[in-house]
This record gives sequence, structure tokens and C-alpha cells, in this order.
Amino acid sequence: MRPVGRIFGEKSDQMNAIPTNWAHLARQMGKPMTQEKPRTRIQEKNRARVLEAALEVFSKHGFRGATLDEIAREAGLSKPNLLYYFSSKDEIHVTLLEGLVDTWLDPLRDLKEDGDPQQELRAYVRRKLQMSRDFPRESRLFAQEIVQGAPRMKEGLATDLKALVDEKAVVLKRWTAAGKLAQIDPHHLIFSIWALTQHYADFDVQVRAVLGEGRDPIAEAEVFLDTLFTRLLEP
Amino acid sequence: MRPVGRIFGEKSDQMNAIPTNWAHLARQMGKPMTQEKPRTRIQEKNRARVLEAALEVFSKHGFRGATLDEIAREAGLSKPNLLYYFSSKDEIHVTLLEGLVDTWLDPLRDLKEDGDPQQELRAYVRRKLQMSRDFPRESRLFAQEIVQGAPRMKEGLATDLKALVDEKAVVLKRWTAAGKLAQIDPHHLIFSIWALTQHYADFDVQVRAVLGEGRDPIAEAEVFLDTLFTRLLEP
DNA sequence: CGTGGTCTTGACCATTTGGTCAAAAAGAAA
DNA sequence: TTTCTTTTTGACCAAATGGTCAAGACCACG
Repeated sequence: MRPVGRIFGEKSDQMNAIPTNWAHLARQMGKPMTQEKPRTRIQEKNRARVLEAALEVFSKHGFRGATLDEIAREAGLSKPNLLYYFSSKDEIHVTLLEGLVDTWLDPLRDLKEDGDPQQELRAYVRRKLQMSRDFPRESRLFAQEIVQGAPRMKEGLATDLKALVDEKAVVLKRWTAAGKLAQIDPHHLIFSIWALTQHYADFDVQVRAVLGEGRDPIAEAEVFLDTLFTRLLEP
Repeated sequence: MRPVGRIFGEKSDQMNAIPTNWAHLARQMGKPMTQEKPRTRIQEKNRARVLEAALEVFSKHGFRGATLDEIAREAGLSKPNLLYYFSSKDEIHVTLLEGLVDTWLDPLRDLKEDGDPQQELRAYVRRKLQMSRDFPRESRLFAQEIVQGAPRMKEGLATDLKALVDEKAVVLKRWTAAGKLAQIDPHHLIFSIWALTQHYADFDVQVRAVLGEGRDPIAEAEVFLDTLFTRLLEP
């Protein structure tokens, strides 16, 4: 898995890449690499501050509900200054999503055909759950984009994401055929992993409210989900 | 933003408790149709049109992202006219949530201790999934409210919803103690049902994009989830 | 019919919104 | 130091926003 700093745009890597949706996937599919534009240290730092602030605000209110003033205040910059680094609200949002998608899908990419199927899958679940714990705002940002109809990602979903999932579905099917996995629909198995793990980030308020004080939802979820998938995957 | 009470009131005596599209559901479930302040036919019709339009818009853009103009246009009313029926954007949103919460939780309330535990739970899953199919906008409305921190429901979550879930958790525990159910955390079991069923409404775009054309996500989910919970609940 | 209440709307308002611009301030390079 | 580029900001703008209001249209009923 890539260094986590990428998601926050803290470090150079993401800042220098010219935005290309689904860059990692594109690279994998042999499309031309994007060119890098040199950026000053001040640019790096301030773009990162903007993206961090935007993550906070977008994940809390959605795209339409977020305002540039709020993002600027959160970033500690004046609004014109903010617009010096990103030319529009839209560009900030797109840049955020771009930076998130790769990291978000890395755990799935890491599913390797060699190795014990059940262990591989349970490891995937654990990693996804960890991301809900470590990057809840990123999860909610993504969730809101999808719930609202994915206006900025629809295309990527139907092409790149579908391709990745289909590829892994083939692996799952082979595992099933080899008798190493229960006979269950591979696509829906993947959906179930997404749903169950991201639930703890996206619906955090509800989960905490229902569980009450003094509990650690994700620690409990780890145990529960391990049981669930152990039982589900057994051939 | 302060939380608004009454949203979770089980026996709401609000005059606006039941939006039209849910009225039949509520009625057939034997809920007390509460006494309404006398309203003319025009009022009934137009309030219903507003709530229907608001459901459409709020579920698509969230509270902040929705505008009164859009709701008015969707409802086919002028904005001042809309504000003749509801005194503010806030009131429309709260009224919507109030009207939906009860119906949303009815399937859980219907979990009855007598009766086969596994069948009861699988029936609950089926009903929840059906609601994702029949009321996806309502599901997304709730999802956005929760993802955004539940500013209007937080209180109700921690009191009423928690009480309901805790009550059912006791039932689940007794089932487990009686050896009729696997030993799994009852709260997380309920979370898993919510997560897995609502996923098909809230993340519909993603699910459809990944599955590709010509498939019926929820029909497939019914099969998949039946398998999943059969395996999970087995003692 | 008239009359009193209900419903509808065009005009209007203060504030907020995303975004621009010229000019000043701060660095970098020589 | 001077010169050139990068960064920052106050002032500004047109459009959109939630909401008001007075007056007119409509409607039920005696």
C-alpha cells in the first residue's frame, strides 16, 4: 500500500502529478504517464493545506453544501489566495477525489491469487476496516459522491473500477471452482466487504449513538467481521 | 445546528406526521393514523407535493446543497407559495425526516421473540432489502443525514433508536443463549443488516456501474444475503 | 349575490455565493 | 542593490440564496 500521506496531499508525490483520474489504473493499463509540473515549496504547502481543509468541509457537507469561504477559513487562507492555488471549487473537489481513489482501491488490488483465499479475503476486510478507522473523512467524501449520483466519477466507475472488480471476480471464481471458497457471487461478496467496512466510517455517528459510550466500534467490528467472513467464505 | 426533537417520536401526534407516499404503508401496518388538524384538500395536496419534491431534491443534494427554488420548481409551485405551506427550508427537512423514521424502523420493531430466530432475522433482511428497492430516495435521505453528522437526529439516535436496538439486542442474546443462534454480537449483527441492505440503495450508482447492464442488483442481493445470513446465523 | 377566509404571486430584500482584478507585499536571482 | 517573479489581499461583482410582504385571485358558504 502506498504511503498514507498521499491521501492528505501532504507530500510531494500527489502535488506534482498533473491530475489524471484513476492514474494508477491508467498506468496499469498502459496509458501514457502524466507529466510533472515543478512546484515551489510554498505551492506544495498551501495546496496541501487547501486540500486538507477541503476534505474536512466537503466530507461534512457534500460538494454543493460546502462553501469556498468555509474552506478558506479552515485552511487559514484568504479566499482569493485559495483561488490562486485552485482555479475553482470544482477543481478542488476533483483533485481531492483523484488523490483518494488510488489509495482507496489499493487493498483490493493487493488481493493475490496465490496464497490462501480465505486469509487473503479476511486480510482485505481487515485492511478496509482499518481505512475506515484511519480515514473516515475520506470514506465519507467518497460516500457522499456516490450517494449523490457520482456526478464526477460515474465514468470511472463504469470503466476502470468495473474492470478492476471484474478482474478480481475472476480470481474469486477460480478459487470457488477449486473448492477453496464457498459458492457465492463474487461481485456481491466484494460489495458486502465495502458495505460492512465503510459503514463504520460513514455511519459513525449512528453506530456510536446506538452502542453508547465507552465502546470501540471498530475494534468490535474487527471481531464481528472476522466471524462473519469466516463463516461466509467456508466452502 | 441544534438537534430537532420529535423526529423519533413513535406515536407522533404531529399533524404532518405522514407524508403521502408512505401513508398507505403506515396504514397497512396498523399504525394509529393520528388526528390531524383540519386541512383543506388543497393543503393536503400541496403539502404532499412539496414533501415529494423535497424528498427528491434533498436525497440528491443533501440539506445544504438543496435549494428552495429547486424544490419549488420540482413541486410545480412558486417559491412564496411553497413557503406558505412550510415556513422554512428547515421545517420541510424536519417534517420529511419525521414522517419517514417510523416506517424506516418498523421492520425492526416487527422482530418477534416467538417464532424461529433465523427465519425472523432473514425475514427482517428481506424486508429491509425491499425497502431499498421501493424507497431508495428515502434511504439516501437518511444516509446523507447520518453521514453529515446527523445534525437533526443525533438526539433521537442516542435515545429512541438506541432504546429500540438495545431491546432487540436482548432478544437476540436470549436466542443465542437458547442455542438457536450463533454467538455473535447482536448490535453488530443489526449494523450488518443495515449496512448490507441499505448499500444497494445508497450506493446504487456504484453497484450498477460495477455489475454492468442487464442485471438486477437487488434480486441478486436477495439470494446473496440469504446465503450470507444463513451461514452467519447458524448456531 | 357578497363576504370572509384561503391561496397565489410579483416585487422586493439582505446576505451569501463563486469568482475577478489590480495592486501591494514578499521572495529569488543577479 | 536592482529586477523579476511569485504570493497575498482588499475591494469588488453578478448571480443565487432563504425569506418577506402586500395585493390580488380564488373559493366556500350564508
